[in-house]
Amino acid sequence: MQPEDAKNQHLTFKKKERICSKLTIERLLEKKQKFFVYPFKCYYDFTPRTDADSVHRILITVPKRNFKHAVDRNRLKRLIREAYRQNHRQIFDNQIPDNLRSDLFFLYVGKEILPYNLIEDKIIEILQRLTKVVRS
RNA sequence: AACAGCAGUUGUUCCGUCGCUGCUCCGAAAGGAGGAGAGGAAAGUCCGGGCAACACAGAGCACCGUGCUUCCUAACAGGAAGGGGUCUUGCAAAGGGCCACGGCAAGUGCCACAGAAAACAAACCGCCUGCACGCAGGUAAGGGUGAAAACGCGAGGUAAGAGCUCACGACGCCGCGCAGUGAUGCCGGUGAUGGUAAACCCCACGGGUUGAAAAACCAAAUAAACCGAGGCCUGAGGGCUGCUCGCCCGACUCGGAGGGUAGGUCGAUUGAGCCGGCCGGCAACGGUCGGACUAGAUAAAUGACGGAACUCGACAGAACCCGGCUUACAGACUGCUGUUUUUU
RNA sequence: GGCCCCGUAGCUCAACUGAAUAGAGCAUUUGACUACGGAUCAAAAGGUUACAGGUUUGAAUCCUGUCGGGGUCA
Repeated sequence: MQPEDAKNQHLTFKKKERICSKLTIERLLEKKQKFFVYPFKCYYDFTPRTDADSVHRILITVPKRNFKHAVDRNRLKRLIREAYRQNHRQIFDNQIPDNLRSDLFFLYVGKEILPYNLIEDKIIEILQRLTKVVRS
């Protein structure tokens, strides 16, 4: 399932790579597997791969409490998503065993909008930390 | 030309690479190609509709909303024109701003403190008359209190006074009066007198309730209930009986249907819409002809990187759809009005 | 997306059928008591009643509009 040929080197981010089901979200939060990398709080859950189509999925949330304007929340979600899209295949997907599938939940707990390069650094840090969790 | 006010328009642009959501085409699929992709406020949710489900003979009550007139409109608490009031500029003429602008003469309530008294009534200092030295009667001019004191002001009148009478003025109602569609203005008659209805309330008009998390369609899994068949070779068990047969019920097995959860589809994007011309209208707006073709997501699509330009980019992100209102907003442009200065 | 409620001293609340000094407890400051501190007693300070308009003689209270906070409906 991991991209091997040149054609699949496109760094896509499709609908099926997002968590859309409320049940999945509740299960993820009930497990309470989480850690902080400021300005993020990250929940994670690894499950065995059941069929070949299933992929790693993520969910991005920016609370309305900290960012009142929808414009600011959209901006942050787009930046986070772009950072994940650019990096997850290189440093995350290739390091995960083929029989595991992940659900990730990024919660932005910062109070102000950070520039893209900082957000990208933090996302990379989170993904690297997750690979260590899987191996241990 | 500058400044101020009001009204209106606009509110970064271009190229490349990667990526996101629909649509069309190609492809067995993976995927590829083409083209589309937030606003004037998308916001607040303050009003009005469309649409949908439920309810509903008719009428009334309660509750809520609206409240000068005429018109516009699908409708409105919106808009246009007008009337009235109020503030302001001005010598005036005139202009500008603002106004929740039906009714306290239908009833009830309230009006702190002060004051004699806050409206039923009554009289502190006064004024006048009588008795005779503090009491009785009359009075509401004047004083004082208060936000507000029995309509204002002048004359008559009187012991002193009083809308008690009269003129003028303020106010309500009436007139087939005159002008106007009307509010209203003018004229004439008549009548009452504190304020308060964003106090209860009265009058007129309007409103059924609930909202796309509405509604409609398709429909896994699972539990119990329902229907049909089996329930025997062997065997759950129970009833009709003392026993056997038989019949019935029935655990259980198989199948079905129903409602309907997860999930999916639809609602859902072409519309009381937009642009331009002509006609009607003071205007809001209406009619007609022509043209363009537009976001439709569903945990929810516009981003990242590199480059270029300028005035260096405000407020801010669709979630069923429209019409308004309110609020936020860097800069640029247009029109009108006023003031100042310069030139002709 | 729809609906509902609430903003009063630093904190928790009164006063919400208009009436003039917006009150109470805790906390703060000062003083007394004590060898010192706590507790107690006495006193003081602290408010644009979220903001802006309006009605009224008079508004925390009534009306309208903003801003902020909270709740509820799958």
